[in-house]
Amino acid sequence: VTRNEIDLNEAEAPGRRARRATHRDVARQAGVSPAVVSYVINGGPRTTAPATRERVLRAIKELDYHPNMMARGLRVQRTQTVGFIDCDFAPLDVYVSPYSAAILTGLTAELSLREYHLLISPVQVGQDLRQLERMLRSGRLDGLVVRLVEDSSATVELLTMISTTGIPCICIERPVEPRFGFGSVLVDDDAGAFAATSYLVERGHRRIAHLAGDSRYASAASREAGYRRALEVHGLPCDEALVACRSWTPLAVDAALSSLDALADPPTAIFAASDSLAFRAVELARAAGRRIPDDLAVVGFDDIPLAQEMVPPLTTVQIPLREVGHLAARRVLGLIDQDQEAAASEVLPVKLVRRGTA
Amino acid sequence: VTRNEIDLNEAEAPGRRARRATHRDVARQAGVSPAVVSYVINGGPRTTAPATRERVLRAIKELDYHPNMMARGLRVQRTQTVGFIDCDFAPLDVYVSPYSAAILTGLTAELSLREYHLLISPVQVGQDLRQLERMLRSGRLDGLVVRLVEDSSATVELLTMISTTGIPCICIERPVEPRFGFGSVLVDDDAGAFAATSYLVERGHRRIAHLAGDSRYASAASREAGYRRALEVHGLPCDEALVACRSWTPLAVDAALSSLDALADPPTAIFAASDSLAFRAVELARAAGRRIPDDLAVVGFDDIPLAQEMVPPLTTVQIPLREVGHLAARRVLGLIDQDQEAAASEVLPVKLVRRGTA
DNA sequence: GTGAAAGCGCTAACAA
DNA sequence: TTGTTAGCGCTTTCAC
Repeated sequence: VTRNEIDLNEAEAPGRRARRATHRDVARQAGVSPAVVSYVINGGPRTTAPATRERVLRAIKELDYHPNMMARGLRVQRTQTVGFIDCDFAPLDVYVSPYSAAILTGLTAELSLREYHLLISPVQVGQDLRQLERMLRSGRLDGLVVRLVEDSSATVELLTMISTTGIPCICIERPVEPRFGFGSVLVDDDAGAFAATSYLVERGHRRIAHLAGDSRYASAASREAGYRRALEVHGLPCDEALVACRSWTPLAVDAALSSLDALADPPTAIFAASDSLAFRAVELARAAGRRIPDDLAVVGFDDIPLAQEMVPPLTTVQIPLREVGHLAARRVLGLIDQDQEAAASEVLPVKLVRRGTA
Repeated sequence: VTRNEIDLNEAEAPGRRARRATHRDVARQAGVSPAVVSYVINGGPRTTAPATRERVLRAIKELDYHPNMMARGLRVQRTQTVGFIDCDFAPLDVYVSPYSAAILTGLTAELSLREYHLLISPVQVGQDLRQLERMLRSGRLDGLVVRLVEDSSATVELLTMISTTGIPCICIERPVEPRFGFGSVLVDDDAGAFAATSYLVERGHRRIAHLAGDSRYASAASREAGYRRALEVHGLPCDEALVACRSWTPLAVDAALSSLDALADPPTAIFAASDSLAFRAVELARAAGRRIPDDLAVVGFDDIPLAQEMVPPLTTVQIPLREVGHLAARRVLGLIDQDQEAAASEVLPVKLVRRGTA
C-alpha cells in the first residue's frame, strides 16, 4: 500500500501534521484520472467536459486542495519567483535606503499582479560570489533584477557569472554591455544634476558647491558630471574647492561644510548628490544661523519622503523610483515569456521639483 | 533513449539554453551510482570511501554541477525559504518604513548564515487572504515570520489561516494567543513610553503633550498607555487636550501642533510616538521661532537613522530592531528544526537615549 | 474527452 | 561501502 493510498482522514490523526491532499486524492474523489485534474487547474492543454470540470472543482474545494509548487516547478521548470540582487558596497542598506525601498515597492506590486514572488539577496560588491552562484544555479529563480552601483571589474564578474547561469536578467541603475543581452532600466542622473545646477545658476548663484556622493558609485559620478557640465555651459568656472563630501553618509557633510565655510569666497548655493546629504547641509547651516534659502540655497536629489517633511521642504530632483521597479518587473516577466523586446535598455527622465530650499 | 542519456555536450548546442548537469551525469562521470553522489553532497546518510568521494567531487567540479532545489525540495519537503509577512494597513510600507527595514536587515543576515532565503509578502490588514493562502499552501515556505500591527479579528483570521497550514511561525510586534503555538519576539513599547515621559517629568516639565500614532496600531496604543501611566505615577493630570495627532504621517503633526499651541496652557514638552513624528514637530516648532529644547523639549521613539542626523540630534527611545530580526530568524529556524523551545515568547527591552532635544 | 504512464532531479530505504 | 529502485506531486504525450 503506497503512501498515496492511505485514506486522507486517517492521515489527519492528531499529533502528526496532517497530510496534504494531492492531485491524486482529487482525482479519486472526482472519479477522474490525475491528468484531468491538471487540465482543469491549468485550463489546458486539453479541454474538459463541463460536467467533469464541475466534479473536479468540487473535489478540490472539498479536499481543500492546493497544488504543490515544488512539484509543479520541477515539472515545468518554473518557480514563479524572481530574485532581486542588490549589489552594493553596504549591502544591508537594501532595506534601509529609501532609494532601494521605493524600487522594491514597485517591483513587488507589479510581480504580485502575476502571482510572482520576490526573493531578495543583498550582495556586497566584490564579495565572494559562490553562495550567490549556488543560489542562482539551484534553479530557484525564473528571472533576476540586479541593481548595479558601479562599473568595476567586480561588476563585470558578477554579470558574467549571471549570464552563464542563463537566467533572464534586467539591470537597474547601471547600463550593461549589450553582449550580455540583459536589458536595463536606468535613470538620467546626469540630466537631473544638470537641471538642478542650471536652476541655481538661473537664480543668480555664481558660487555653487557640490556635495558629491561616494565616488565609487557611478550615480555619484554622473551627478557630479552633470553639475560640472552645467557650470561649463553657463560659463562658470569649476572651482575644485567647491566639490566636497564624496560620501553618502549624512554625517560626512559636517566636515565638508566646514571647509566650504572656510573658503575666502564661500558658496551661496549647494547642489547635493542626495536628499540625505542635502538635509544634513540644511540642518547644519541653520544651526549655524544661516537662513535657507536666502543665505544658502540647497537642492537635493532623489525626492525621498523626508524631502517633503523638512521645513522648508526640499527643492530636489525627483526620480521615478517606483516606476523603475514597475518597469523592471514587467521586463523580467517579458524576458521569462521569451519576449525579445524586453531585453531593451530604457532611461527614465527625472524632474526638478521646486520647493522651499532654493 | 531518455533525455538523461543525451550527451551533455551535444545538448549544449548553440541556440538552446544548455542543459544543466544532473546528479546522474555526475554519477556516470565518476563511475558511481546516483545515490553515492547524494551521500557525498549531503555528507550522509551513508558514509563513502574517501577515494570515491574524491572522484565524485572531481566530477562535480568538472561538470559544474549544482543540485536542483526544486527536486531536492520536492523530495525532502524543504525549500530553504522563509517568508516574511508584513501585515500592515499600508502594506507597501514594508520597504519604506525604517522600522521594518531594520527588522528585515536582521532577518536577512541571520537567515543567510544558514543558507536560507527570504520571501517578502506585504499584506494589507483585512485584505482578502486567498492569494496569500495559495502561496502558503503551495509548499513554498519552510517557516514564517509575521509582523502584526494590531489585534483585531482580521489578525485572528490571518493567524488562524496560517495555523491551519501548519507552517512554523514566529510573530513580531504583537503577542499572539498561546493556542496558536507560534512564539513571538516583542518589544516593550509601554516601558519605553513610560521611560520617555518620566524623563520629561524629571526634567521639570508639567505640561507634556503626546503625539500619538495611528490608533489602529497596537504599538501606538501601548506607547500612549505608557505615557499615561507615567503621568499618573508622577501625580500629573492627564489633560486629554494634550494628546494629539493619532497618525503616523509626519504631515499630520502640523494640525496637532496648531491645536496644542492654541491651548491656554500650551505644553513645554512633547513625547512623540515615533521619530518621524518627533522630527516633524521639531521642524515646525523651529520654523515658528521656538528653540529646542529650551522652549520645547521633544522625545521620539524608534531611533531611526534620521534621529542622529537632525540638529540637535533627537532624544529618543531605542528599539533593538535588528535584534528583533535576528531573534525571529533564529526562532523560526529553531521551529523548523523541531526545537520546541523556539515557540516561546520574548520581549526585548528598549532604552532611552538622551541626545539634544530633551 | 479521458486514462495510462513517463519523467522532471533528487533522496533514502532496501539489497547486496 | 555501494547499487538499485521507489517515489516526492505534478504535467503532458501518447493512446484510446
